[in-house]
Amino acid sequence: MGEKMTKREQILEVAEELIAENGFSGTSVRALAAKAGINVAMISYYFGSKEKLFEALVEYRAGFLRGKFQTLNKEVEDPMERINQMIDAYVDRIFSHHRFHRILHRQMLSTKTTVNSENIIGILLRNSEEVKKVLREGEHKKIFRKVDVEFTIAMLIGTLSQIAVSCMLSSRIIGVNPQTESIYDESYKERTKMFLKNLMRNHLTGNL
Amino acid sequence: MGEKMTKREQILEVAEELIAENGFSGTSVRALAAKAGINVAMISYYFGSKEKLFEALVEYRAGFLRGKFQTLNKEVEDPMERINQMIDAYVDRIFSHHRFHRILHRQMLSTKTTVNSENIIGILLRNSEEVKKVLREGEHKKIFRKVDVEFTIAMLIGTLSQIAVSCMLSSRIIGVNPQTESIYDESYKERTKMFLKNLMRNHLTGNL
DNA sequence: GTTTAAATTAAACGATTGTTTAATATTGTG
DNA sequence: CACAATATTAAACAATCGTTTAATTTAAAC
Repeated sequence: MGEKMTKREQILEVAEELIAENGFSGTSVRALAAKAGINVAMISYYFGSKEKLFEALVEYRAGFLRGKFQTLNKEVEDPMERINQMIDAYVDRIFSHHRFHRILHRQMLSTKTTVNSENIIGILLRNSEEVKKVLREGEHKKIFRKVDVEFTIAMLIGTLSQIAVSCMLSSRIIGVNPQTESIYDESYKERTKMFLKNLMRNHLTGNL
Repeated sequence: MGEKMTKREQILEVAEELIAENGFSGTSVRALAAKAGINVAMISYYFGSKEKLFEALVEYRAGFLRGKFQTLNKEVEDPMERINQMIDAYVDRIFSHHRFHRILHRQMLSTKTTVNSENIIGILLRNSEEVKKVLREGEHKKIFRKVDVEFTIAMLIGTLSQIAVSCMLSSRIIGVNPQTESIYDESYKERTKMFLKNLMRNHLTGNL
């Protein structure tokens, strides 16, 4: 798997892993270089600086969902069905790139505004705009009842973050034994999708 | 306000502020000492080390909600009313100590197990056990429908975290101008309470 | 094979990290 | 005041931080 990666991409993959685990300031370029099997100087050589490596990582993984959401907004007629498919896409993406999303959500817990945080927020804001569209459309068509649109989106993001990203707590709440099973098993993914779909249907329509 | 604080507590308050903003490894003991107006050596003098200062901070703020939740579980008969009062208490606490909760949630995004993370998870797990009780009781009494209890708790924690802790994104989603108003205004607190109560009522009973 | 460019290396840079030391200042007690 | 305990200080500690340098190896082009 991943045979044809450039050295640059290999560094980014290792950076994602380490930063997801220890945070940005908790990850030293030496630890990164050691794990990637390269010389420390290569990081400055390829990216310029540690900061710019981080920016490159965000670029590397960014813009994943927006295209999918836009397509769904154009091609799927029924708002409820559209919501369901957005949930599927969102959950799939987070489960397959949970390390990167851990980095995103950790960054969002910072109050400092950096080049990176502006990029990251921009990405997530554009996604949330697509969700807003379907919520507003469903309400206008009297299919959804009147809900707090902004908080509904925050609820979606927050719930998924809690279940799939902040796994340290949720695995304990759910009762997963990290030795034998993982939060990122297919069964938990499906359970997450079902939970979110039921939740949203009750929240938006009240129909069981 | 807070006139009668010991020097130790003053240091903890400053530590909370800085760690909430820059993270644990992003906060140097020198920056901390400078902001607290003390000598760097005082941190080792009072706490032993930077790590132990962090542990002391967790101790300092811990165990806030559990007592309240236990009282509610004993004294409030109606499960739905109990959920509502738990939401009130939970939202109040997070809004009044959002810096500390930012630290908690950031810590939970780590995959590394430290002395601290075990403490923190223990605190949150005990709280979630109290919520589990009322959910199970309501279901048993046929007042609530059958729901995914663990994911429901994750949803509560995650939503509140997203709205009130991860304010960098949510203020942008909600459209708050940080110059003129704050996420932590009373109006947003009430809006959060109302949203969560409506959400939970629809989720648990389906009654509007 | 020679020349030129790109990739990689070990070593050193100064700055900053958390912590300790030893001297000094402050406070409380008799 | 004198004495002891506590609090506070500036300075130094070794370790690690991100980054740069200058030399060397590898790869590509002709």
